[in-house]
Amino acid sequence: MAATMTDVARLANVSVSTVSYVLTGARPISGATRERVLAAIAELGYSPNAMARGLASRRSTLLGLLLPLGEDGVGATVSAFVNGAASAASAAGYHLTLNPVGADDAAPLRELASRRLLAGAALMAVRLDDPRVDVLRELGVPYVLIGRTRDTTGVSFVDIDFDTTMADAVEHLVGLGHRRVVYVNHSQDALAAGDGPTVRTAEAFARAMRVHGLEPVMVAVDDGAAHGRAAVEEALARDPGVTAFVSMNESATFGVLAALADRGLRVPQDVSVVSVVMAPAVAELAHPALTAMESPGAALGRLAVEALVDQLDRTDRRDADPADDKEVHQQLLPCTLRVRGTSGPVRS
Amino acid sequence: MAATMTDVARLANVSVSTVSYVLTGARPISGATRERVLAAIAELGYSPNAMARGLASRRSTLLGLLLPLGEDGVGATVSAFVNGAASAASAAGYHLTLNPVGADDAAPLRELASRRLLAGAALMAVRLDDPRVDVLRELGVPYVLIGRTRDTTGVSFVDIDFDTTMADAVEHLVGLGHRRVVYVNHSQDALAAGDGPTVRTAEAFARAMRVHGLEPVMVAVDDGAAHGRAAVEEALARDPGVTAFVSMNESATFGVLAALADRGLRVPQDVSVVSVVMAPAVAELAHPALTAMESPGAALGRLAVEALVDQLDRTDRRDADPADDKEVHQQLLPCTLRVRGTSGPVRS
DNA sequence: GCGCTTCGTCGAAGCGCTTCGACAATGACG
DNA sequence: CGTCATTGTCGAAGCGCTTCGACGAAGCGC
Repeated sequence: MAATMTDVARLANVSVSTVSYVLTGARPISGATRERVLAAIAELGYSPNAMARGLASRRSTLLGLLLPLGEDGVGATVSAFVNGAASAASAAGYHLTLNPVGADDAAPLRELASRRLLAGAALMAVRLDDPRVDVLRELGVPYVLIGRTRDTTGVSFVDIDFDTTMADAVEHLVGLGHRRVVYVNHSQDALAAGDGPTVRTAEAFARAMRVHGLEPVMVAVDDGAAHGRAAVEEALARDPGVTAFVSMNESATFGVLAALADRGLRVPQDVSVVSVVMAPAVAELAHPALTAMESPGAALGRLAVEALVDQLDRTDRRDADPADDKEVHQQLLPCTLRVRGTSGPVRS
Repeated sequence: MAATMTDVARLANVSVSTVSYVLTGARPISGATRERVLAAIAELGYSPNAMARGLASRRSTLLGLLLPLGEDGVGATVSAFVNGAASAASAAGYHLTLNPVGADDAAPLRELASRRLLAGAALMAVRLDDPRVDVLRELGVPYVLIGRTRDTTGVSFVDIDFDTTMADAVEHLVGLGHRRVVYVNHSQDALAAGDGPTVRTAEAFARAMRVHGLEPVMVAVDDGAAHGRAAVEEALARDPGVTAFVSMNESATFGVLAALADRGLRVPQDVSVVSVVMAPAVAELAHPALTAMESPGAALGRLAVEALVDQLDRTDRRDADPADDKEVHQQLLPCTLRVRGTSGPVRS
């Protein structure tokens, strides 16, 4: 049915290898021959078979995006990473596959990776100690992390600069006169499991507060608006005088806003709220719109995939220049403060 | 490096074809031999090469999810579809690839599809007249729509039942005494481009209103909270006496809420708002939480992929039973009404 | 004008698997 | 006890491509 390279070769009166060289550029081909081959390709509507090419060349155009997938979907913030990754992959001539592989069970990943379908992988929702990283290293599959493990020597990653982000958020509030700030983090479970953002923001928040000589108070709650409301209860119980909230929990943040409103606490007159690592579009949904440390969004996913593709290209011509084999790409992107309607001077 | 089938065969003292039969079950193999082969596989940590298998069998385990991807990511509602699809693919032994292919330019799709990398495709954001469908049909790539074209004869699809959804939403409001209801739809551009949900809800809303002898008023705005605010202005300009809003535009809905609050209109005492086709988690973010026609979420993506996989399986054994070749799967899922805090009796 | 490299092309050998036809060995049957 | 399926296994022929070695034809210097 579909034309093969043999058909093209016959029509152009050349051998199949010549057609291959025209397509891959692996060897020089004269202008006249090239023209003839390209004409034949156009006439037949030929397009190379990806499987055959992959088998023969031991190369693949598939990049795996490894991330745990619950039924609830991923928030808009995470979805931006995925989009960035998919677009970048597409632009580089690769295809992104979405692989629901969480850090809890690496067995499916071992299976997937050893089938040699993927040229490389990008990991999301990385934990401080992530078994998936070991599997990939062991199987020799190139990878890049979106996030990072505890020990980052020799591994490429792109992550959010949580230290700077949290410092800026706290700085903003302290500058407005706030001294009693509570951080609403992801769940205790995420903390215990060693989820990167959860642990790092917890530490970063504590550091940032201490820099200003303030006591860090953190509340860890599950995702979801309802749990955000609970966070307010708990925070007020622990410190009735709290004047500001910092929150990374996308859905819980909205619950925080709701709970404050229900208690008759006005935002930002009575209490300020700053959301960290949130997509602008989400921040706009709140009323008033959320002051937020805006996440780098699609750029994060894009940079990760670009780093991965770089690494693959480098591996291909490793022989040419064996030196740059284990070159790693490590990059931290800060979130940027965008003041909207939920932060203001502390009430006097 | 990695073990091949030849290695397994040698170790188990059988031919490679025997190993293949053990793996695929294409022919019966005696228990003893099977044991020996499986032992060898385990010992070598063998796992079949996906490319080689695909080339030889002319089959692939890749399913393409075709959807346009803007930089902003997809809302949580759409993300649920993607999740459902990815999980279902995984469960069926397939892999989902995320292909940014919009309805505007089908060329990249033609390229992608003719490389024979994909076993099948699922299309999202389907337009009434979608060129992607023609490309897939022409190239003989099995596909399923998440959404549907104008003419659905012979094509498999899974879509939301917009008629029922809209009828239920209007019914709910009319039951509360509302008679002046405005529908906030996606943009005029989406409408003009023939975006399925946009067009179908517009029609469904009009029908639903007329059933009750009411005049349908629709406002079309771009996505985004700011445009939701604009929608309120426009609605009030067209009918100052409006008492209820129906909205499908996820982000604009929040803008509607904000604009109403700013105007001193209380929800639901003064004005009711019903969101249609929205994920529960998103509805919970609003304050008060949104009364919504909740979208079927992950189920939609899951059913689509399952239908696609079914179709692929059927194609494989077409010879066995040539009858059921062009069997199509067409399914409409309704959204279900969940009353929360934004709808109430009309003010008297 | 001779050997020498360089350029452009070809043929053939795989890549690791599936699948088809063939063929012993086994059992069922009259 | 010969015949005919049936069952389990093997060998070989690809699937459609890449890649390597080879080789004729120029092109070069001397």
